[in-house]
Amino acid sequence: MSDAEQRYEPRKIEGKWQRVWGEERTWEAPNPGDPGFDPNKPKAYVLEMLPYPSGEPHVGHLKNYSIGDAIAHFRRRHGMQVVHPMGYDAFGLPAENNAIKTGVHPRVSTERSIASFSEQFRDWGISIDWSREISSHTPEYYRWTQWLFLRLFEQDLAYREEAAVHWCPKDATVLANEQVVDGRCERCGTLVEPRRLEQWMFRITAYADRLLEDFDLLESWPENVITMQRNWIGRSEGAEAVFRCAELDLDFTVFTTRPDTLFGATFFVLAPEHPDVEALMAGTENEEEVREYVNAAMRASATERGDEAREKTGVRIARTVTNPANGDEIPVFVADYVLMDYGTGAIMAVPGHDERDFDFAHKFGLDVRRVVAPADADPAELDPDGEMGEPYVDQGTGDVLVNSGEFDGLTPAEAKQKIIAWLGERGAGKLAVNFRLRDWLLSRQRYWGCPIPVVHCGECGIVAVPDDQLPVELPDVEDYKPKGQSPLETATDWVNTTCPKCGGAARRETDTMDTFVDSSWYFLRYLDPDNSELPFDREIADYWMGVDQYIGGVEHAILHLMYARFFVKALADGGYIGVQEPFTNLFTQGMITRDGAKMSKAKGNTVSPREYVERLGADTARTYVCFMGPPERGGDWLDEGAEGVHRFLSRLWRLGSEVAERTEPGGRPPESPEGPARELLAKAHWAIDKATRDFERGFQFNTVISAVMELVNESYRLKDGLYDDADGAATVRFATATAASLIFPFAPHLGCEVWEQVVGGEQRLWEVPWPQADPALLAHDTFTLVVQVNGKVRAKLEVPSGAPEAELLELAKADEHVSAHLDGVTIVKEIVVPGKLVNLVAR
RNA sequence: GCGGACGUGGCGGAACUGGUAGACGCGCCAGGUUUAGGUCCUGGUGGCCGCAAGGCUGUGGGGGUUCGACUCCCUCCGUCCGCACCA
Repeated sequence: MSDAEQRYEPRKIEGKWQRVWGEERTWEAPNPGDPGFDPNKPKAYVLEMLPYPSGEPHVGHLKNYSIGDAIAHFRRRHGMQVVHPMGYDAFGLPAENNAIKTGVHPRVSTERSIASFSEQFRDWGISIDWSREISSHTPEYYRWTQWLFLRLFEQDLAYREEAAVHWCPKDATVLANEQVVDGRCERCGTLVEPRRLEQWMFRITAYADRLLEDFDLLESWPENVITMQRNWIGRSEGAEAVFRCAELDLDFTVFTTRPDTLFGATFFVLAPEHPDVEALMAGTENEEEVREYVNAAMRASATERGDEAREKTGVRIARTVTNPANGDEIPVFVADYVLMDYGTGAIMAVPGHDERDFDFAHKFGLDVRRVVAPADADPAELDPDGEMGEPYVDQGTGDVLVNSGEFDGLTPAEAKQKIIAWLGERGAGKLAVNFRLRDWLLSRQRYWGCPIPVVHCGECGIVAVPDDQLPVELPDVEDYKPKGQSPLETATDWVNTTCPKCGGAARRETDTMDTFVDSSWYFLRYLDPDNSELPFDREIADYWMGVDQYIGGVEHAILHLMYARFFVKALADGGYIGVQEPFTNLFTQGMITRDGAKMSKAKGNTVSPREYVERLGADTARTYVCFMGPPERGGDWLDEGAEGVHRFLSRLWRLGSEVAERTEPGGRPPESPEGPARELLAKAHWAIDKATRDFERGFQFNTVISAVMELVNESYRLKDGLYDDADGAATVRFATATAASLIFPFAPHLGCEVWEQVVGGEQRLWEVPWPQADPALLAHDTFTLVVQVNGKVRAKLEVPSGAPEAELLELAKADEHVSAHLDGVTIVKEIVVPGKLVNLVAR
């Protein structure tokens, strides 16, 4: 046989099977009611986060879709009806910025990328139901994004409001809170600026509690993702209390989690952005000083202001407000350590029991009053010079209130309830819950996005575009450059329209939607992608939802994953869908690095999947990214590692072709082989068991693959002694077919090829049920007994599996290496773990 | 500062409920096949001592529980991630 015929040629094999899958539409899943739909099969919705099509897919995509595909295959071969779709999150800034630079329409560059992604997904052999392919930039898709926007608008979940917003000067658009990281634009890293603008918002805050409670409805989400969302939503319980400025007849409500310390509030602080600062300072002697401070604070970056280590700054306003608890008139300050976008933008300051207030009081020489004393505190030692040396922030169970009038002696927990009730009776406060979460700002002053389907009418105000006029198509423009307002402003023919309500002249909304809106419902459109009456049919969606396994990067822990959860809840409330949560199980993959660093074009350390697929094959590339380590962890790409996997797949391929040549096809493994045949058969069943368990135990693909490697190694070691008799030959054949079967989720082409070679073509591997380990073959006649003396291993003995404890002890003591260590000592204890070990404790 | 994850050979990583530490792969060493290189096949490979048999030692440091600890507890150190003046 010539060399050429003996070589594993992935390109040939992969092309062959990809053609079969394409022609037979193997991976298309029927909807309920479609021909071929089997109501008896359990369903599985396996989904990877849809890609943003830019350039070519990178290794992160390769890993994401390799993981998802392995899961899809595994479930199919467990008899499930699997839907595994793909689409593109096609709107977005990079394509638009590219258009500004090159003049190429974003649609053109985006669709070029989509073609490249689509081609490579096919090259990788990912088992995608292409009949469900969608892209968010097509009118067929965004028509329904608009339709859903209008449903939210009707439910008062979408609204327009003037608010302090984050503006990214580089991207020339406003951003959602979630898109601002450390005061910078999450996309481009530019410092964001505060602006007051009227913008479109989604009322996600209305769902704050449910977004927290419904974590209970999820089956398996990474704990850190839940924690991140929980912190982001930031629910805290406390009270609102009203501090009145009698002089100006102004009431200030503050939020506090410590109503028990109300009597300790010795001053009052407003954020520089607080709208009432102007009224408070007007006419006071240091009006100018306050104004300057406020202006300086507004100019300071969020990072500067956010620096906790920085010394507190602030300025006094010559006014007082009344502490509702004790009637004290307390001074008022403006200070930038109070944030406008949390609570009410004003606080009661309790320096005795809050570190920040303490620091501020210390600097400005303000009263510090103790109102909580630690349990069993000696009053003499508590504040020896009558002053608190540091704030007491604990709330121990035995702590008691002091200096708090009728509430003295209560614990903080009791005092909270009583003081809230007391405030309530006087109309000066109430129980309150505060969230850190803000509403989702969805409008963007950019071109390449889904148009917001409303018009502005001089007579009727904001008017929704009627459903039958959707989609509001995105018009072509000459110039994409943002100028502080959407480039769509220049499309005058499009902007000028008539009001659907009164027929008068009206202007279209020129802002477009945040692309996270597009991706908040795409998983529903996959289920019914050709529906021209509705975004999706509820019955079909209810059949497939929720997503049984969602796979993607942890970078979407808050943004996409929280927005999609909100959308689904809003849709459920509108009666459009029957689930409360979109993603029942979530798996977040770790990032692949190279030379220990994140891959980037600037560093020149990128890995091109295309290049590896061409050189080593898709099966190698896919198997390697799953073999690098546990998929939820990151890993460093090593060329030698990829080559090692290629070597393994080659070995399996060569084993397949040798077995096909030297043994007779068909035939089951022998019932009860002896010697090496028995050994190999047992190894095959061990591999089935190990691979299946590790697959199910949190997708431990690295050890699944290593089990198959062991099976292949064992086959190589034993094969030459087995070909000569029928039982032996059948065993080698079975072992090889098993290896092919088990590697299939990762290397589907090779798996199919080897299977066809050694089993035959009647049943293709993807139609074959996942193998089951025979318990009889997992059990062994003998086991390795580990013998320890004082916990140190002194011997390993092959002993019969059923041997009683007494016999194990006898065998252990009889061993010369063991007895050598028992000379001159007495055994004080004998520990026997059946099937495992004997430990002799001697003195 | 708060919250979370983690720390095992030269490297990536295994080790189910406490019971043989280092599976599998990379790298390295040796042998075989080959005209040679590569490929491929076989064997070896934590460290120290020893020709060997074997012994000692070893999972970030220290301490503890236990017959027995990578695994459990305490403490310290380090790395990574998230949040960070949230009242």
